[in-house]
Amino acid sequence: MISRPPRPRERGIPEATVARLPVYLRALQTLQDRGTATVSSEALARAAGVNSAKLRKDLSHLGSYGTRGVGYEVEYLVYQISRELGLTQDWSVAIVGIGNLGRALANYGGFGTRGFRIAALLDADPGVVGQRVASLDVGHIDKLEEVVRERGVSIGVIATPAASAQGVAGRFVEAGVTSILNFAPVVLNVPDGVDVRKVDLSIELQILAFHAQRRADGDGREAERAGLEMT
Amino acid sequence: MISRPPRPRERGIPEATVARLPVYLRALQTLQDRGTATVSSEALARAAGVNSAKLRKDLSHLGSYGTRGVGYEVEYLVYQISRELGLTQDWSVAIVGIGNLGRALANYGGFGTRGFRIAALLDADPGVVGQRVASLDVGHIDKLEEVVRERGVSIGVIATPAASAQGVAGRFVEAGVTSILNFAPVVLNVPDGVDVRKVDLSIELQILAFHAQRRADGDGREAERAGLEMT
DNA sequence: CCCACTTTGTGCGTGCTTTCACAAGCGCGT
DNA sequence: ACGCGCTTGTGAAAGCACGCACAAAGTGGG
Repeated sequence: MISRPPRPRERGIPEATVARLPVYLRALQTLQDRGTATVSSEALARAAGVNSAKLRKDLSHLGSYGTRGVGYEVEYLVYQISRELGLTQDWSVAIVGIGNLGRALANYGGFGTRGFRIAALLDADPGVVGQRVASLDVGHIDKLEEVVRERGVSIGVIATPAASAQGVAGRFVEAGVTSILNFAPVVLNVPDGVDVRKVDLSIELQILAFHAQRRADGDGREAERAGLEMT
Repeated sequence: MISRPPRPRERGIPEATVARLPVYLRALQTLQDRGTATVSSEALARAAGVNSAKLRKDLSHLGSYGTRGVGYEVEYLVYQISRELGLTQDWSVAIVGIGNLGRALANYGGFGTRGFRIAALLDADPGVVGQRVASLDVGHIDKLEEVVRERGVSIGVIATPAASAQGVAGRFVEAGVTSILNFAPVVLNVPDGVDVRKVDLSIELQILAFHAQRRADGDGREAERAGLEMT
């Protein structure tokens, strides 16, 4: 299989690059399923929706894994990116808040494309606790610390209402979880060393609305609506 | 086609700022609910989880809406940001793919905090079409063009499986929708002038995993945490 | 009116990101 | 063996974004 010993473990991959590696990885896996053996930066960039120079620079942060005149070996690159992202080990995920969204997340197959395992589902509502969702029994939120400890949870997902999110985050942190994915529409307050990422549907919509409005203003006559002064 | 070639003095708000305006807006609305009349950049920045200088610079792109020595009038700022984001008008949203995620989105109240109205739910599965979800009847995907036209849909949300997403996106574009929010794990290919934003759960998880791994690698010494042992 | 105090708006230095452009490297055909 | 065509990897430049630090502008007390 693939087992070369080189270790270009350069420290410090730019954050912008890290955010794109999963996109490259997915594009590569699609190519792999199709049986493609090698791919050029140009082709991969197109599949990932980015500029090819950017892709090459991104990959160069991992090491020199391409062959000039040929391109990149798909399988090898999949492995290298997976390793860099930490997907060669398993991560246990706990989801708190089993409402509509929590259920969707629990049932989302691609969730655990590889490397991620849903270890627990928790909720505060007695009517929900005990239900079976996605082959797991929903536990009570009171067991959070216990579950984190016993099942080695390292990533916490918060899908609760906004009002409960900060409390859950605090308990995750207290229990030793240092990676949190937050779907609740609030700004979480956590100590240094804890990594929080947020996914916020209404923020995305509002950004879309901004651009849509700008397009509309530019297209027609903007005189119709509010008077925007130019300085 | 929308091209603004040599506009020397574009009235452009930086993209990074646009992405934060919704966060400020939410923080302001929370303050407003609490009855706060004015707020300093320092206090608002804390509530939004950003640096106060950054917040002031962001707001300065909208105009000089603050009062030195006092701060910002909450209500006025809420209005200004709302206007800038285009929330003073209504946006009709169509959601395609009424699986677990689509249902969650449809039922997500905060979705339409203000300015957004879910105009239609569509699916391809005959077993789902006709169901009543969030006070709406799920329609068949075949009616997409008709629905977009008749209900003035301007934002399309794609919550289908990956394989169907590109097709749905194409139909949205063909029907005249130029703002798309994509939850499917694929890179959408759309013509210039169409704005696509993506929300991708597994990408977020992978980014978290990357940082978690790096922390684990680097720490080496601090095995204080429960359950995180190394050799 | 004047002064002490508060808070905004922004010039500026710094560091990160993107993009261009091209030399260096590799495979293949001759 | 050699040169040609293709593709990577990367300097260098341009563009953004961030945050400090401070002048400008406003408030309130005496």
